[in-house]
Amino acid sequence: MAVHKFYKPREIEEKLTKKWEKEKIYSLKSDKNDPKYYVLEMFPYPSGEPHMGHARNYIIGDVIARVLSRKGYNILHPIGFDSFGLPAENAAIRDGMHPKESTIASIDKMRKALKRMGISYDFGDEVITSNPDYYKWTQWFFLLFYRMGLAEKKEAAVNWCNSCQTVLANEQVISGRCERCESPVEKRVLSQWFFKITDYAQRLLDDMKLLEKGWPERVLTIQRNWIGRSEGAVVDFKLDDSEDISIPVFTTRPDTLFGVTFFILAPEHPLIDKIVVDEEYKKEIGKIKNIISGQSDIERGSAEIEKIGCFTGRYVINPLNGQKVPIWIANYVLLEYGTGAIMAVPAHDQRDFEFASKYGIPIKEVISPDGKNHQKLSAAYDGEGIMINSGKFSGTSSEKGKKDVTSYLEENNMGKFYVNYKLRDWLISRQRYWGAPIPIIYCEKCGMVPVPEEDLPVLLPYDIDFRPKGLSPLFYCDEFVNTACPGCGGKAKRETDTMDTFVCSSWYFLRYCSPHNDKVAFDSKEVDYWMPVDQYIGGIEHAAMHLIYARFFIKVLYDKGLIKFKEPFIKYFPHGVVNLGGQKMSKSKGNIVNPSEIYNRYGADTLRLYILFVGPADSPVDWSDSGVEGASRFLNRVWRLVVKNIELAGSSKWANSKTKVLKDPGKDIKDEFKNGKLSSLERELCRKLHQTIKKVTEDILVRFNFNTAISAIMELVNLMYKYQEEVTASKKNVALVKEVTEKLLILLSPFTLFIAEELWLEAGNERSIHKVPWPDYDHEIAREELVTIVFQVNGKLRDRIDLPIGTPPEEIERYALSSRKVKNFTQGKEIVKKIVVPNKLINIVVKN
RNA sequence: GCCGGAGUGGCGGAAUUGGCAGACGCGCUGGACUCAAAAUCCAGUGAACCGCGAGGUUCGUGUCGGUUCGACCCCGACCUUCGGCACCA
Repeated sequence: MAVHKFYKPREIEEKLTKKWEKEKIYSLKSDKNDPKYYVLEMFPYPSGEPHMGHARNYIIGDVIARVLSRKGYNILHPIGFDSFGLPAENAAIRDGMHPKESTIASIDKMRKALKRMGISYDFGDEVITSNPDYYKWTQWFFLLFYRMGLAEKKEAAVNWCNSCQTVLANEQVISGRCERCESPVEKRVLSQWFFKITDYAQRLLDDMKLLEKGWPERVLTIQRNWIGRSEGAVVDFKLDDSEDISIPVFTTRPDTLFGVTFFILAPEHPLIDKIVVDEEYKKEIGKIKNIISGQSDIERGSAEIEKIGCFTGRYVINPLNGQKVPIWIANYVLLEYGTGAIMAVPAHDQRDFEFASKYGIPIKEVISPDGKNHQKLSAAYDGEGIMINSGKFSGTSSEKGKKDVTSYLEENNMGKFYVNYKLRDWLISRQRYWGAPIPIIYCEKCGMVPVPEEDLPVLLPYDIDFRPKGLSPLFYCDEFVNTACPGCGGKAKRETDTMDTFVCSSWYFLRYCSPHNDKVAFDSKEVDYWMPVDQYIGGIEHAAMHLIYARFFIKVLYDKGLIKFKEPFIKYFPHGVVNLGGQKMSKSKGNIVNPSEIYNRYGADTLRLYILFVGPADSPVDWSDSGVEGASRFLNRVWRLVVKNIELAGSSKWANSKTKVLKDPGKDIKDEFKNGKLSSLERELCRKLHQTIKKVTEDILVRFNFNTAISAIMELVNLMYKYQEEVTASKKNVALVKEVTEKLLILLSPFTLFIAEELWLEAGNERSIHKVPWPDYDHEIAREELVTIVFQVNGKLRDRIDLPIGTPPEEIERYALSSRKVKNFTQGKEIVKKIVVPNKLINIVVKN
């Protein structure tokens, strides 16, 4: 049987896809006695066809999973769908297709595409978050959190997206805009469900040391910034003319307490109404509040907005020196941060300085860089220095002063050391239909009652009017809302908000360990075996969303004793985005290349090869059509080379070849190499093969540099071509050709699945190439025997020579000094020094 | 403003521990094959200068300094750019 002369990717890929499906070759699970490895890519929202970013994500994971599997690991490499969420619901409003139907259709499309790209998933173990057998357990987790006191309903100023008609968590607000639709977010005071992630702020921070090795620094930095820890003190300021009211403030600079000349409440602060008595002031405050409430969060958050405010007519007492301090309100003080009130120190805080200058409030210097008083400050000094005008603390360094003042406050019950976090509690309720219902019932008699576990899941009703009205669509669904109280059996109503989809995605990786178990959310035995995830892969845009929530979830479960590990993802790799023309691919811009266009035209192998070769996996890449052509060209080149090599053996089957070696060509070639029986080009080829195995293995598993792994394979192919061109057929070492060709196919196989398999089978192998163990390399063969020694004079390259490895320094020196080119630069000059780095270079230092 | 990345040919990018800058690919140029073209194969390809030529010299990794026998790599200052946080007290 003759091998096909031409590479026909679509033909072989379609054929093999069917074959693999029949042989169930997609799963990489082996045996529980093997070491386990859990490779996980962030699961997608099923939007129909996967986009190029998805493809990049899954291809990277696939290569790692496949190589490790071939190295003897038992691999969990699952896929699922994060299928609750707004797009399906918005589509339903737009064109009437029920989210359930459109979701199923999208999942089908997506699954088909993933199979077409050859990703090695256990497709039978999919997790679909919008299925009741999944969201039942999402609700179960809610109840767990509720019982642990970590889920609470509270009134708070929350982010409202008017376009999505729902509230959003802080993490979903990106510079004042909705993460999903980019419309401006407003503040509304509403009663909402929160998970108390703030209880875990410090733990989320501390446990990052467990991630330092496996997570990129920039991701940890994003999380650190987001958690926003700052140390300082809470200081209580008593309200003047009042016995019992005192207002705490948070400050990072207790050492500046003597410099307080005014005091500010956030305009929304609830105390304002209580303490302002004078009608004059009430009117003025009303005016200011009006102006401020007219400013959007984006405006108010922007750097250069003018500071405005007014005096309230009331005073507080500075606890340190007993001075009366006027209370103002001002737009630059935020209710959400700290206590919603600040002590203003205009001499040492630029914002306070600007405000004080505008309204003629005194500025009192209490920290001096040189210990002296300065007449007029032109700006706030916020650096360290020496405390002045600070009573008994004067003369102390500001650094020590922070501690001393705090201790003094603590001793006198006026305040305490305090750590403040920017992190807010996680708002999880949403006023939308397509999510997991929150399992809570409101009884007229018993009040708030959790749904008993045995009644889960609280099913989403199917027939519903999706049009958003500011309340959940479920609110208008009587048969859903009206229920009986689980406690007293009396009339009761269900909670109608659904959960943020980030709740669903905070535990899906646990579900993958036992996806079909209907008794528990996850089987502990399986989770103990598989978790934590060894390698997590996905977009960095989730650094301060999904990746924080999932870490929080795991810590809660750890505290509850349900799991034995503190972090869900040991290693995390953020892949870069795929751009086109320097811009993010997006439907609205119309600059989209879909993976399907590429695999339909060039084949999945070309897509896979190109997307890995185009650049380092963690940096953004720009799509290039000529780059795709190049990848395709390379595969054609491989095809022709291998077909020729197979034919060389006199038959399309290696096994029938007339070579002198039949059983273990790898070993025989090694012997020939070591016994010096190969020609120099053959030695080079053999060495190149072993070097390539080494490089490809390390690049994939250690460095995550798929682009350089592929370029190494290209170099091997180039050398194989050289051998093919330069040596006449009768003189070729067929055993060597066979050995190098087969290893080449194995090295290619995790990248370009189909072509590797097709040629492998054509060469007469019975077993799939994807079940063949990953090759080892021989150190002795991989090692170069000659190295280029560089001759430098004063650090400049002047000559080079190839010498055997391990040539002693004196000999290198002799060669260097006898080099004509070196002599040109040393003649007539005094040689001061000679530095020899064995196997690398010699540097001769001369004086002019 | 604070924190964290990044900056290398015409382009995407290599250089793994301070030791040959530009691997590999794209593009381009030339050659082979062809009636011709495509495809393919081979060779060349950082810049400037010198030489008829073989060859040679100088410059060159954002900028300016420093450390070192030697710096894309380490240190200092700055510029540009991307990302995170941001009237955060």
